[in-house]
Amino acid sequence: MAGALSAAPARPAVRAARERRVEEILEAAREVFCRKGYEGAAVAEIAARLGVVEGTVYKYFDSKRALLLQVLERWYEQMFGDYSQHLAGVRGTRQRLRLLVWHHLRSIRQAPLLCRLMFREVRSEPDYRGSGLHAMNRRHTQLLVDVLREGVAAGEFRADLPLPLLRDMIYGGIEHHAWNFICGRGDLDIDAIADQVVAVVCQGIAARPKAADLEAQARRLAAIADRMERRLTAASGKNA
Amino acid sequence: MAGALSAAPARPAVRAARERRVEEILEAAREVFCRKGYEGAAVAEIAARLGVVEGTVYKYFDSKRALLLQVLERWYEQMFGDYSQHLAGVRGTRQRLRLLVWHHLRSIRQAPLLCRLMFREVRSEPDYRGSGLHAMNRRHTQLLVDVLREGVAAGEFRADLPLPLLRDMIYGGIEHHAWNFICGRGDLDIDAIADQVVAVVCQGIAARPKAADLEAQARRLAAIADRMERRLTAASGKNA
Amino acid sequence: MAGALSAAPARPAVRAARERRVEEILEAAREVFCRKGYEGAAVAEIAARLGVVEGTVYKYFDSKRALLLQVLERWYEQMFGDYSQHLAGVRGTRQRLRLLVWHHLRSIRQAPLLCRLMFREVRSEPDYRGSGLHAMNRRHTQLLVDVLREGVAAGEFRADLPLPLLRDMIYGGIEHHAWNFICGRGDLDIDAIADQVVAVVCQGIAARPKAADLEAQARRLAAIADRMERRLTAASGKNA
Amino acid sequence: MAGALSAAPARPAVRAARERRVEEILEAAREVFCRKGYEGAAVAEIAARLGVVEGTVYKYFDSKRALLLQVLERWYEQMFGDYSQHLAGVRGTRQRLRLLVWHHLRSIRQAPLLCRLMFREVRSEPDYRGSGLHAMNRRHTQLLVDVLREGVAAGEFRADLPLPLLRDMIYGGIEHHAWNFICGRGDLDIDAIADQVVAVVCQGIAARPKAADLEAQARRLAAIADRMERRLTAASGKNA
DNA sequence: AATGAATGAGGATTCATTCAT
DNA sequence: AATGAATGAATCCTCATTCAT
Repeated sequence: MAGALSAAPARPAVRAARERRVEEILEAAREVFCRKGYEGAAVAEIAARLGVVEGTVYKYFDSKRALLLQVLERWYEQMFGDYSQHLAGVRGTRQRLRLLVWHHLRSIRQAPLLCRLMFREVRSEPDYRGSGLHAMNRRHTQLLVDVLREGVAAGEFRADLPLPLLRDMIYGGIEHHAWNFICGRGDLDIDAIADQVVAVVCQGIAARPKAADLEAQARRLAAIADRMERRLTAASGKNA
Repeated sequence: MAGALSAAPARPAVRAARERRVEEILEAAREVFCRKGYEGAAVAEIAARLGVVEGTVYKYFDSKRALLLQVLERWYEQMFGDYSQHLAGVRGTRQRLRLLVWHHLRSIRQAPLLCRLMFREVRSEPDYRGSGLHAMNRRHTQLLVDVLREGVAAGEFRADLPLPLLRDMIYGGIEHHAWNFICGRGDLDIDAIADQVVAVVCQGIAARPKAADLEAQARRLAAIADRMERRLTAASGKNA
Repeated sequence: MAGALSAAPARPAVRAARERRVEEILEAAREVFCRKGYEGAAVAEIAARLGVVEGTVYKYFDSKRALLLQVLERWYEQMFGDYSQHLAGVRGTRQRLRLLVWHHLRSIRQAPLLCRLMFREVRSEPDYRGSGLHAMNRRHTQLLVDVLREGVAAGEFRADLPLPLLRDMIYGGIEHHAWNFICGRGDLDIDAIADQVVAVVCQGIAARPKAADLEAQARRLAAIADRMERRLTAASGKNA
Repeated sequence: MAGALSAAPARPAVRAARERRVEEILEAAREVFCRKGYEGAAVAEIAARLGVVEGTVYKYFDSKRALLLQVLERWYEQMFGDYSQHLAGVRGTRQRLRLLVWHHLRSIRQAPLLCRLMFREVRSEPDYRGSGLHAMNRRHTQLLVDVLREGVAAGEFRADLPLPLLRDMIYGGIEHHAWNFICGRGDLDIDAIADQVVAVVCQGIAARPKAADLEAQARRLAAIADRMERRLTAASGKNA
């Protein structure tokens, strides 16, 4: 596995100590990477934050880049656990859709700097393709595609939807919309945005009578027809 | 303004020569930045491409970063001219919307590496906010917002649209969707994608009777009512 | 003696285990040093080859350099045993000379990388002088000097030979000649080279009548003289 | 050409200054490399010796290794000039042979540390093969082979000599013999060694009547024959 | 207008070695 | 007997930038 160096500690105490160190380093790396970006971060600074020397960091991680990828993988793993748990408990396609959108927004609000790292330093690099991070990302975004497919199967969504494009419009739209927040400006009202995203996606933007309106109108017409019919019947009765 | 150094050459010939040099440098910088990214590019390499020394580049540009921003501004200016021309000649809100989407896709297809520079190296840096590039970007994305507003004003779109979110879903969705292409993998069918984006945006994804169907139904009801009315009138006439 | 750390284990089983470990380490070190050179080899890599940690290696050897010297001493010891055995069974100065030359060539063919280590990393360092390795090397090269001296004593070689120079021309010549092979290129025909070396050394390069020719010529002259003498005697007899 | 970075200075003054700098760096590098060896030398130390920073060295040389190779090439070039000049003025194969041997010894005596560098750091590395240094070395050693061939052509040397082996025995023998001196111990009597080398090579080591002795012997026999002949003739005259 | 020399700071990575457990 | 964590020093190379000519 790319990332942490292999270790086969015999005793559990040793293993635990090692894992604790790994955590400490990842924690320090996360902070420094978030604050300075990948290029701007110095391994020495990460090490200094733990009170160790650079060499120590390299005992646990192959390279600075491996460290970055591990930091992001940890984060992704946590997010991912959350997602699956919550999603299982929600019924209704639209509600499930909203949950995914809301969760994504919450991830961004919780760790905007990690998002920035992900977008800037990782996703556009050639080594991203094929990395564990990429696999996790695909599993993650696939959840949305699955929910959309459920909606199609249930007859709630049109059958001819371009699912990958929809996925990209939702996640890409969220990221674009959150960009200022990610870059440290402003706030992020994740509930409102989640509602808006779902509304735009589900209803589109065309101004047309809503189904409810049309039904009301239809009911009115039917009532008129009824009245007419009754009048007609009454008239026929007089004649007879 | 950040960018080219101020110069007030006495003779116009001198001025022309200077501008030619600026163009040459920008051209070389564009190539090197695209190939290596910002951090990976060396000013020396850009200079060498012209057969000049590093110092010469600094006679025309304040810094490496200013050079990058200028490169992207040039590119944006060209794109922008195109946009305005084309947009003026298209009628119909939906057609205008599609034109903007299509143009954005075409920009990406024409210069994916510049797009990558823009996303990676510029948009997430603090100095982007407030730069000329940012202003141009806002003018550019504002076109889409304007078209959407026109649609609202014309009654074609709902009045309660969250316009900034829509803008982000469209541009963010396009970028997400084109990311593989931007990173050098695969192809980009800009016509098909433009159609799909516009369709998703305008109609949403909910499976429901289309407005046309509902209107046809309403017309049928009206016809029934007509017939009844006529029968009623006829019956009244007999009675009289 | 530089090299293995002193240890006085109480029980012989412990001692045996320790010696086994020492052998394992030397074996691993030999491989890594040969493949990477001294500077290029990492103690960690040597340790990893045994599945132990770096610290363990330092339990058995003072330093990386001591390890190198020990590796080469082991190799030398093996070679040396061979030499003495074979040499004892060969008669004739020239044959004994050829044996030493051939043996040296065979050592090179068997372990070119160890030779390279010896030449590159050890022989030119100040700590070589006075090391056990140096002593062994001197004993080894002394064999050749001894054989030459035997030849002188037996009247087969000239008495005024510069023995140390001859020794260096033979060993140095062999090493030079084998250098490409030592560096991994080509092959080494040790029988042919041994023949040529001995021939050059024994006969020199001057084109001159060989001793055999000269003796034949002398015999011819003597025969003539004989015949003349007989004729002279016969003539004298007649006169008497 | 590997080594010094390309430069196309317009003005000769600039060119001269650059070349002076190159010389200074090569000079400093030579000293440090000789004193510390290649691995032991730090580029920073070389730079400090000139009062410049490391970066400056890298403006003139691609890498530390390129610097080493250049140092040795300069040295080789100087030696090479000497060789050709001197050799042209010497007649007689044996004298020419001795000149080459003597020159090689003198090179070693003049710059033993550079020799050590050459042997230790360069000749055994894979990048030596095919380098300019290698080409120069081959031209150099070829001179010896040429002289030997001349001797063969003139009938002074045997026709069946293994020339490459001879070359290696001479140069390799010299190096071996000079090794202590190269490593800083003892002195080097280049005249005596040159004589001995040439003597060993030309005459070999076998104890046999020298050609002169044999000729003297032959002359004695001839004299005896003469006397006999005369006595024979006198006797014949008496008889008549 | 261009040169080209020089700077100076930085930064990732490697490794022999030590020591407490 | 072995571990494994930690050290700390060292080093090559890069580069944006400046400035005198």
